[in-house]
Amino acid sequence: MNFTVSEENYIKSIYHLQQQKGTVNTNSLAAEMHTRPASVTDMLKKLKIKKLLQYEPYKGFRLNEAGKKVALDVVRKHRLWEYFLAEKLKFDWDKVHPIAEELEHISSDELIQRLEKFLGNPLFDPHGDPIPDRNGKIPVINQQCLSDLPLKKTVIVSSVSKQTANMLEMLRHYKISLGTQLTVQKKFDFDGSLEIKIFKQAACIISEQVARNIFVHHDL
Amino acid sequence: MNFTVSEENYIKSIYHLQQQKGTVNTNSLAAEMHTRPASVTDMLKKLKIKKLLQYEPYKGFRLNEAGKKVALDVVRKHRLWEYFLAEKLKFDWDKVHPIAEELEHISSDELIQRLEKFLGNPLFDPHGDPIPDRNGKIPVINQQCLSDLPLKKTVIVSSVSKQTANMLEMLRHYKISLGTQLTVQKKFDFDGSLEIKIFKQAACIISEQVARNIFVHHDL
DNA sequence: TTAAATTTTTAGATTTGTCTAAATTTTATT
DNA sequence: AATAAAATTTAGACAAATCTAAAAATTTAA
Repeated sequence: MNFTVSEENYIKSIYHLQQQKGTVNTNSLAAEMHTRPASVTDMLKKLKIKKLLQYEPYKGFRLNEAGKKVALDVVRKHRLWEYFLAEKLKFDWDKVHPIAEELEHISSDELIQRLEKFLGNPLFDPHGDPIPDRNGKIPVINQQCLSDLPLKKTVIVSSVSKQTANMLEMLRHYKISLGTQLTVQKKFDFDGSLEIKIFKQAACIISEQVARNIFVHHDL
Repeated sequence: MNFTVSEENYIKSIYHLQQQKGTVNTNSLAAEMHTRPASVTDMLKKLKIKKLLQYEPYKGFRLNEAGKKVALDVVRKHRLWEYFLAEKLKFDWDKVHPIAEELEHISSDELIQRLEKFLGNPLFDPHGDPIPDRNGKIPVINQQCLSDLPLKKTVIVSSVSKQTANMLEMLRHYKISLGTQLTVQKKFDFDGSLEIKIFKQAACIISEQVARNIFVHHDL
């Protein structure tokens, strides 16, 4: 079945809220999408008719399996395009999102398959988020938050959750990017800040707030 | 100024008809766009308000300079994406058009500039059509139709006008593609067919009908 | 030059996605 | 439990893009 750009955007947002918050309600979806609750209600009726979600008036809603499949397909396209923009066209991390928001609605399946192959079948996008495969399967990675990490373990930065321009500026300053190897050397209990040693760089200190948004994994 | 997908499609079609036929009228534009004359009239009013064309009811119409600029920008995007699809993603010539029809409406200017650079600033798309530059300037090439070519001149295939699946199949069979070097060795007056010698291949004969759709240039 | 044919436009309807304002339902509070 | 607050839905409107059917203008041709 085919979906409009608007339908795809609603499905994607419902999916993301469902993942983060567990439940989705009309107001939070309206806020997420910068639209009005009444518009959400209208769209929910359409998506119910298309059998993509469970929805009873006044009772909340949730994507069913068919809806999740559609969402994962859009997420897959979004993240592959982000990878393309960052890796091939050399866009900065924080510039790729709005462009991928448009590209994710291009409909050709063959395009996406060829793009994936051209990019070398990447498993994670430039923000470290996993790219679902053709069947909607999401690669898993043993991630741990940098702020919870025991001392002296060498790890690799795998994703960053708050991707604001400010955060990016900070990371650029510290020369931290995805794939960066580092070790936590000391934790200051006073404010939770960490002394870290980045591979081939001098030791430095980062705040707990920054550390809480950096995720790492252990595998080489 | 920003334009809707529909506006861009109308502008592009008007531009192409204007190039081919000189004048544009409501019925031919409706035919070209697989829509109804009444819909064309409606859109013309909108485009006139946006000052993109001259239009007086019952008097025909024509893009002005602002309209041509918009058209060339869409054409530029279309052809750059076609080049990307063929060169990077290895799509066949005859598959790239419908996908580029969608991609051409992605709005980011920076995307197109980076894409152009990534592709190596190509001047012609996979069909041999010229790619306008950022300012709307179109590269020129001294093209000649293969059917008009004098004997014994070595030339290079630069474009193919009829890009149907059948024509493509034929060209693949003859191993002719853009950039192919060849010489016309003999012309048969009976049916206008040509004996051609393709670089590194045995001589072969092509019909006048095929020859009329192949264009060549002389420069190395 | 008048009638017929063609082209083009208008009038009015439809679909999609959105909105505001009001009504309804659910949840929380006293 | 009654009422206030919050969340959600309905009712009705609007803009964009399209359509059909009918009217109007232009062109062609007898």
